This record gives sequence, structure tokens and C-alpha cells, in this order.
Amino acid sequence: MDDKPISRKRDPSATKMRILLAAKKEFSNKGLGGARIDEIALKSKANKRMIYHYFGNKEALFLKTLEDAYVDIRSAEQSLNLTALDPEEALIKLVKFTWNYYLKNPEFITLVNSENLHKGKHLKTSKIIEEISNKFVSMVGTILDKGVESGQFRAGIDPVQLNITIAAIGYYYLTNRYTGAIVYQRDLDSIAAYEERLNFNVETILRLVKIDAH
Amino acid sequence: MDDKPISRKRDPSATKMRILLAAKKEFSNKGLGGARIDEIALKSKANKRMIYHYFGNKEALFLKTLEDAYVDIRSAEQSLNLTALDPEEALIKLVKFTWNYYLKNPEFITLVNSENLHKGKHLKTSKIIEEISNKFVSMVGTILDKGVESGQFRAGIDPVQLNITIAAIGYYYLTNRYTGAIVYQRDLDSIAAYEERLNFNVETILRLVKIDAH
DNA sequence: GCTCTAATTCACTATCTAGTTACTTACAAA
DNA sequence: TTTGTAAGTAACTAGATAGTGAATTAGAGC
Repeated sequence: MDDKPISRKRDPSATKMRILLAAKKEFSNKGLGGARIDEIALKSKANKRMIYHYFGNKEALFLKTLEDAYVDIRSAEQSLNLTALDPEEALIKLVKFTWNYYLKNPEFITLVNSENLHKGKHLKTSKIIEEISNKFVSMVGTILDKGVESGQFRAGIDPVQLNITIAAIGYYYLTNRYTGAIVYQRDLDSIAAYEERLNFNVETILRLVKIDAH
Repeated sequence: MDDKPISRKRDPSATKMRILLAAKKEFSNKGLGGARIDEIALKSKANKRMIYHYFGNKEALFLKTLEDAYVDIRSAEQSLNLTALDPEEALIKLVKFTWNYYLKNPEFITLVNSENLHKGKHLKTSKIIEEISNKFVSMVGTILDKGVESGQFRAGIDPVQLNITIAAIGYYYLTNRYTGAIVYQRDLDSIAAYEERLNFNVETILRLVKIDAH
């Protein structure tokens, strides 16, 4: 999948994209410390010098890769248009989306893990993350407010804690499924196991927010 | 903290322990790929040759470090004696213990993350993990059964999914608190924030397992 | 066609890094 | 006191590794 024929002609934006794609794979597979610039050059079929030309150095390339990953997930979330839905439907859709996004874009998880290993030092210097995060954070707040108003959800739930929890129950399962399979002596990595976990997660979130049945 | 005077006399077990302590710090701070054997030798004040003498190679040292981390957390869990308690109390205690253990032993999280980046290839070869995991996995099952019997908990909850969820809501928050602080534009790393999150987590788990109020 | 800028290449370096060879030395058992 | 074994040291290697210097070349604007 990495050896599509590269035209010898000049194409700076294509070269940049090939570098970023290879960087995403390399950084997410091996972490910042384990990733190799030579490997990124090889896989992207770009000369190593181009990486330094376009991105400066290894850590700047890592930051760009990480920023792109955040931009991707946030814009996918925005296009769900959750605030237009019934609050319970919206929350279910968000839990399912989050799960499926992590599942289909495993680089997101490992890139974020790598950045947290470095205590956020790269992302801290990013200018675009704040912008794209604002809408995302207020989204769950809006859903919660609507649900409280309609009598479906209980009041007083912190939207940030809820957001973190929705991410947590999917993210943790997927990132730790390899050691998890050993510890729990169970296959956590099959279609059936995924489905089971997603159902459990939906239930966890609904029980957390819904007014107690009576 | 690394420069306590080392006696020149021979003391193989002390040398091994110094190496393991330094390895835990180095691997957990930089991941397997970013960790440096020379750094471990320096910090442990052991000759690099001794590392190879006692542990074979870098990856074997990493596995030993990881195994020790699992042994530590599992034995701490066992000494909680949860199955003797009231089921609801037991679950609350487990949620709190898990949170506090992660908080006080941050190396556990980063070591496990590092191993999952490598898809569990080292832990897979471990012989002791299965043994120590068995008791742990059955513990939550026993608590759940007792709770169902006493009418406190609803039936049909999968103890493995519950276990994963208890770990997830603490682990994710702590491992991702650096990027989380940037995304949510909130300090997630203060005593007050910790307290708030732990309370939220206890509520999440209780709402998940308890019979609906009426 | 000319020219200037930016894309691209190649060869190079200084340093690092996991792992090793070959040695010395402390000390427990005899 | 002797001796065998394991603890510990120092100096080294082969290959990586992030980053650079300096040149070459495609092609857009003139």
C-alpha cells in the first residue's frame, strides 16, 4: 500500500501529503521515540531532506501529524449535527460515533497516547487546537441542557466529565485490548467482542444521564 | 533521588533492584522505543554490562519491568479483601482504590500503554501474568453475584465489561489529562479536579450496576 | 527563450545506541 | 589458604540516527 508509482514531476503538495501519511503511520505505530525519520522518508518515497524542508524537524512533524488527527476527528464530530437530534438519540449517536472512529482510526489513539507520554508538550504550543475544541466541548453541554429541559436527563451533570467518560469507555478498551486479552483471557478483538462492548458502553452512558425510572 | 551512595561491595540482589527501579522510571517516562539502556545503567549506578548479565536484553528487561508492575497492582488489589464486604461498599472501594493506585503509580499506566503500542507482544510471552490475573478477574464476579443475590444489583452484568469500565474511567482521565487540559481548557491535574473526577466515577459505576430506584 | 524560485537529490557528519569481548576482583566453599 | 564462580569494569564495535551543506533541476512568470 506504500508503493504507488510516484511521478518524477514536481508536486509539492502531493509530497507533503505523502510525508504526512507516512509520518502518521510511523508515529502511531512506534511512538515519537520509536519512530524513525529515515523510515518516514522511505515509506513516503520522499527524500529525507524534504521532510526537514517542509516540517523543520522530527518534533514539529509529530505536532503537525497530531494536529491533523485532532482536526479530522473534530470535523467528523461536527458533521454529525447532534444538537439537532433528540437528546437521548444524540448521546447514543455520539457514543457509537466515538467508538467507531477510534476503531477505524487507530492512529488517533496511539498518537494521543504518545503525546500524553510527553505530557502534552507539543500540543501545548499548537494554535489551532483551542479553536477546534470549543465547538466540541459545548456540543455535549447543549445536548445535556436539552435533555434536562425535556425531562429525559437529570440535572447537574458536568458536560466535561461526561465527555471524558464517553471517550474513556471506548478509548481504554481499544487501546488496551492487547494486554486486556491476556489479563482477562478473552478475545477482545473480534467483531462480536466489539459489538458487545459498544452495547455495554451505550448502556453505561444512558444509565449515567437518564432520570431514574420509577 | 538517584544518588544514594552505592557500596562498592558485591550485592547482586541490590544491583538487580537498582536496575529494575531505574528501568521502571526510564521505560515509563520514555516508552520502550525512547528508553535508553545507557541511561538505565547511569541512573542505577550499575555497569551496563550488568543489565545484560541479569536481564539479557532491552526487551527482556522491559518485560520484567512490566511483569513487576502487574504483580504490584494485583497484590495490592488482593489485600483489599473486597469479597468480604457489602457488595456496594466493595465496588466503591474498588473504584477508589483503582483511581488512587493509578494516581500514585503513574508508571503502571505508561508501561501498559507502551506494551499495548507493541500489541502485547512481550506480555504474551509472560508466564506469571495468567496466574495473578485469575483471582482478580473472579473478584468482581463474586461481588456482582453477591449484589444480585441481596437485591442491590441488577442481574446479567458481565464482570469483565464492568472491570474494564472501572479501569477505563480512571485510567483514561489520568493518562490523557495533559491533552485533556488543552482540549477542555480546564485544569484536570489539581487535587480538586481529582476529587471531582473520582466522585463522578463512583456515581458512574453505581448507576451502572444498581437496581433502578423507585 | 530567460530567469528566478522552490523542489529535489546526494553525500556527509557527529553523535548515539544496543549489545559484546575480554578482563579484573570479591568472596563463599573447600 | 586456595580456588572456582559469579560480580563487576572498561573499552570497544557495527550500525543507526537526526540533522545539514551544497549542488542540481523543474517549471511558473516574464
